[in-house]
Amino acid sequence: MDELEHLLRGRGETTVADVAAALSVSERTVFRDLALLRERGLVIAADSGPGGGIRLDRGRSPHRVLLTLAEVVSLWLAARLSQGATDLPWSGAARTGLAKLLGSLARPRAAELHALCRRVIVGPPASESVRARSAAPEREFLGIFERAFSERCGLRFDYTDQNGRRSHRHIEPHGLLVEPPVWYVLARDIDKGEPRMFRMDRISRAKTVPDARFVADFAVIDAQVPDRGRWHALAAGG
Amino acid sequence: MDELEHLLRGRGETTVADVAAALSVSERTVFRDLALLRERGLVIAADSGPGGGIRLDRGRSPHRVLLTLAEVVSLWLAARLSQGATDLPWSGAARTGLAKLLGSLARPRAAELHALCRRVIVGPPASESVRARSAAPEREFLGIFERAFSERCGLRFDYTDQNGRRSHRHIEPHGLLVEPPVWYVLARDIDKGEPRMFRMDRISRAKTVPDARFVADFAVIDAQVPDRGRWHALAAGG
DNA sequence: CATACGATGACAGTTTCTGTCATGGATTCA
DNA sequence: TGAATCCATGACAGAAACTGTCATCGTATG
Repeated sequence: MDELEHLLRGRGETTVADVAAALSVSERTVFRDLALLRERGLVIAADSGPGGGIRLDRGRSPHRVLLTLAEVVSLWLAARLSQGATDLPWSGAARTGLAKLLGSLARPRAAELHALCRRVIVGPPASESVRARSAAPEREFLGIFERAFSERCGLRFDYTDQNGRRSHRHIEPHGLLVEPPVWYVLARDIDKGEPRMFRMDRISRAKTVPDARFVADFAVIDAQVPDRGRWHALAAGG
Repeated sequence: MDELEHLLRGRGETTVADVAAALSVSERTVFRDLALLRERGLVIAADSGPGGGIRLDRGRSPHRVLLTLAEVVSLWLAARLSQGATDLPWSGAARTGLAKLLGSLARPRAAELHALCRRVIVGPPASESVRARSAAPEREFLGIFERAFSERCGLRFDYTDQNGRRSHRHIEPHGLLVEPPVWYVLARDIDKGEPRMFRMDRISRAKTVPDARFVADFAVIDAQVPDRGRWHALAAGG
């Protein structure tokens, strides 16, 4: 039983089956020991269903927070941005605080969150001269892209390239490159079948519409997407 | 969905099957609505296994986050800074998320936190030319001030004013003015008995030391501290 | 009027958890 | 020593909470 406690302290989240195998006892015994540990006052959280498991809840806290996915992402982004800009007071706490926030999310959301965070790339802030002609997309317009990323669906829009030629595009969004104040959508152009970058201020606001026919499988995409260095080079090259 | 909430409030513990029968919908729908209610912030405890069920847990949350004061302040700052800089994806959620974070704190802590947040004033980012000669204090050095604010104790340090004259100062810290990349400590100079501003890059790193003899009572100070507008004017004037 | 979309239902399957019974070793007692 | 008892464990069976996926159907929507 004490071995169980030690094992739980060691690993974060596991299934009862795994623990039973590790201790080479039956699952029934593990459940019995879990009941004993709980009786002893330990807090062991349990999630039913596929992907579930048990984990030791270290220390109950006076601070209880329930955050939605979007809220955590938003805070994550903010912390990330500010970290790049300048060192802030208590900035050491930002890392640990965010880690706790991520850990606090309900299990099925956690994976989703990590995937979501991974597709937003925050670059260094641009120089003052560039910032003047701001190209940050409008809130409402941005909402369409937020939904596309959250729900993994495709997008259609009219695009004006750097030569002034307009075309209708059909993309599968892969990532967002934020290089204030310029925003880029990293995506696969479905018609041309190759990865492209689109400056968001060159996308026609009126005709942008989600296209659920193409659902991005981010797990697959991750294997194909060039690493951030290459995207960055692309961004720099224009 | 609202009927589900009402029903859960009505009865103590039920099974999903019962609820589904009562509302004459499928269990799948009940689970879907449960997920929605949870996302909305409701805390619904669930017990697997025979004799189990679901119940509305008033107040007790399965997702417990232990955030230290410093962690919350850090996140608060980050969100605040990024909000000023540029609009971010999911930025709408930042407000609600922060509200939840602040609201989640235990009562005695909450007041403390608000006081702490109020003493950090974040100005607009400086122009690129100024940013070059960065004056952001080093992490370790900053730690001394962090502690001073958290624990409300005084500080002693050597200061070099704009005319190059060095002097030993003894202050009661009131606030922090962050105008990237320049940092100021707003404080009361105990020897001179009047409010002063100190550029942090002009404070001698070596001789800065906390002085617990003077414990600041922020509640009293707040009544004396000039409003932010005046501090800003002071900062601009040099 | 066709089309898309949102809500629902019908599975199938995963995981936690309880109840029950059988087994087998250790302890205790006559 | 032998028998009775107790206890830990394991092997089921089954309940209940969950997730994922697909089909369906009514309703907006263009």
